[in-house]
Amino acid sequence: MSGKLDRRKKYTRRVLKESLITLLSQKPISNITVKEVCEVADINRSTFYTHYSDHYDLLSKMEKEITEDMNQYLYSYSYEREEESIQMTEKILEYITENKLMFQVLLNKKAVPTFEKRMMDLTRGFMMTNLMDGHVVNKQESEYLSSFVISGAIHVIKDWIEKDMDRSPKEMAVMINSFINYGFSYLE
Amino acid sequence: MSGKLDRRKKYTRRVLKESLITLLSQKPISNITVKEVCEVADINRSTFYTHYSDHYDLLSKMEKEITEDMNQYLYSYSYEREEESIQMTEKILEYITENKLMFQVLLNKKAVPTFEKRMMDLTRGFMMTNLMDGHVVNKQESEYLSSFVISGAIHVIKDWIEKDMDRSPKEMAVMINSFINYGFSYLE
DNA sequence: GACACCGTGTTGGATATTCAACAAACAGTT
DNA sequence: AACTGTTTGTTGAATATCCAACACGGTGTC
Repeated sequence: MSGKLDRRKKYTRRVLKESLITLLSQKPISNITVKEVCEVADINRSTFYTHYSDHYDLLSKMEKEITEDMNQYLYSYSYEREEESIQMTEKILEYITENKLMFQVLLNKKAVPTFEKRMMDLTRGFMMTNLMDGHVVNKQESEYLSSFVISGAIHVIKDWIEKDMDRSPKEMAVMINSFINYGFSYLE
Repeated sequence: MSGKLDRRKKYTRRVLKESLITLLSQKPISNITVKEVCEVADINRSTFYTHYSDHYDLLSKMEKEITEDMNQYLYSYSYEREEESIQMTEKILEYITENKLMFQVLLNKKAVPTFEKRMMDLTRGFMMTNLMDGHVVNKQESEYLSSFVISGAIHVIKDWIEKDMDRSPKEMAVMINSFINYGFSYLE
């Protein structure tokens, strides 16, 4: 995938993303200009246009990349054993830690209304194909249950971010996993 | 001075400096390679050589720049009024705050033996031309006194850095200035 | 309406960086 | 001594970015 990028491209894209996130933490995207993004990033404006058509494009490409990364984590572990499923959750929480401000901003509904939904859909897809294939009783009911469980998990994560990540990813992973398992035990 | 630098030059020089400082905090310069500096900085090695001849050159240019900055601060204030001399000290301490790791590393004698001496000489020169012109009694004696005072001040700053800058630059500025004034009151 | 101001895309030429490759010097191993 | 692996400077051609300039559309002000 995505043939190796020149160091320069990697750098400019990285700082442009960081810049947009910083600005998004201060004001809505409609009040942000391309010029501003470039100034904060210290990147020439003409360079911006060789990568993105405008700042909305930049944002949507960021969202896409994140969902790709998340998918990566979700499907690189087997959800069979308790062991591995906790490791997976931990990996994801570490990823969030490394991109704290980004998730803080993107998970804020007012800022980027689409992002939380995206995360929900993503996770639900995974849940449906993995967790349920064993003990599916009622298809409809289990879809609602997964909504319930996932939105709960996401909000626990949001709280955790707001509390400045007071617990380690490992601790949180164990906790969240047991919440999720308990939630699905409803079906039995 | 120094015609405006292209963004790209500014960036590469900045990250190369940061990289060297990081490595110097881990090992002596003799164990550091140019290759390593470039890897940490994520800069192509051939680019390194267009700016510096080797990592020793990079280090000495860093030292030179710092002393230039310090001189800037020293001579942009009038040392007449107590008021301004405290402001000056504060500016310098803020500069140190912004470059914490750098000073931490460079003021460590084992790492860069020349740097502390440089700072001493620099400050002594300033002291001799400004502080003393009023009440000079004994030229020789006052030179020794300034050594005494300056080295004291520098070590207070080193302590402050090691204590993770527990007090504000403002507080420290007031304290250090009163130490210095008391020291020079010896001459009266 | 005329005006000044500001962000937008886009362009062309100048410049800096990248990348891959090379020969040479060096250190450690067998 | 031959062998292996690593760092060093240096090169040339490809590429990305910079910068300054432009015409354009929008917005607010007199």
